[in-house]
Amino acid sequence: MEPNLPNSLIVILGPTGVGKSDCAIKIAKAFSTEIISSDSRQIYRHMTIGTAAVTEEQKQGVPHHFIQFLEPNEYYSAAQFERDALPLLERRFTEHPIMIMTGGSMLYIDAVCNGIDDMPTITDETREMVLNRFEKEGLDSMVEELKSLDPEYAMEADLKNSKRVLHALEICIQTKQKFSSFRKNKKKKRPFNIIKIGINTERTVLYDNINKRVDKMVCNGLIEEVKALIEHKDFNSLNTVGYKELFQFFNGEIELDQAITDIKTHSRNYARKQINWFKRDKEIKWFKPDDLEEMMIYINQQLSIVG
RNA sequence: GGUGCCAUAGCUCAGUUGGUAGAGCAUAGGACUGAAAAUCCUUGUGUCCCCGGUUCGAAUCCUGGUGGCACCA
Repeated sequence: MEPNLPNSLIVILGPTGVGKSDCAIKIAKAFSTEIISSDSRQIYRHMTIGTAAVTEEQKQGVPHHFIQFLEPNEYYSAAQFERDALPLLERRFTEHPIMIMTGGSMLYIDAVCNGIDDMPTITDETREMVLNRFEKEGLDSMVEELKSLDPEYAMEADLKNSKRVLHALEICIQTKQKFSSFRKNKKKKRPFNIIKIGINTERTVLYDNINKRVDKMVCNGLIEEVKALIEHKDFNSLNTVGYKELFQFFNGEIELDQAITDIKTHSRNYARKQINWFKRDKEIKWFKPDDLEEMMIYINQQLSIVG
């Protein structure tokens, strides 16, 4: 091996239910290395079944990072993931020049590969204040305020999306600076090489897998898992497919059958959204879930290019 | 067997006093920089169950039929 071989991060991405985890584990074993999860819901404890978190048996001894390390009531974000994942990668690279990252959270992957602009963290006070005003005064009033505080951002923002408007407003109010002044819109350079492997299959097959996986989750005790989390149902962590529908059932809003059907539908919606998002990224090389050999050939090829 | 109600988009249903239809969800696409499994946007020609009648004109009124639901026998 060259002494100056650059470190490499192999990113294994794709829609939910396509078989990313198994691929990642096989590839990790082939390189005797470790896996970083880029999944915004598997970071939480007590959400094992519904998020299809990897089991100890599946892991086959491969160390996994960022899985089930927070309680459902703890705040987390893609930016936080960037701040946590990069130092961890640097530390692990000293032992493993090749690391694997896998998970379907598009923005989390983006945060590690391209970075998120540096911005102050919103305090609980600001967040609460803005949210209260939003609930009392409505979105239009918030939009008007954003237009006066940061006209540049208001020009390009999706003003019907309350999450965007509110966050920009939070930044403006808390920092007394324009939200747009923090937006650099620049990819950050990473001190390691990135190889993106996309995994996908025919949509009918994928959808069928997803439907079956939901049935399996129910057999494995999903309903009990969700019931135990009911006190946390208003936290963002549980605004999640597989949980929100069953909360509706426990709340008497829908029948159990309907909840399960909805979980399948919403999981398919999520998969479609992921596919459409990843489609834009031309750096991704796509494979079928079973094409492990071809993946390895491609990876080794990429590694030798940078080496 | 009798009476009543219903029959409209893949699904659930709106359609006011008759002027050839529309919402939600689904589907498909798009957006996305500190909540991202989130959030937002776009996307609906369907023998308005069938036959006939009234009318300039019927999803809408009338006769009959078919299917479903409810109640009474």
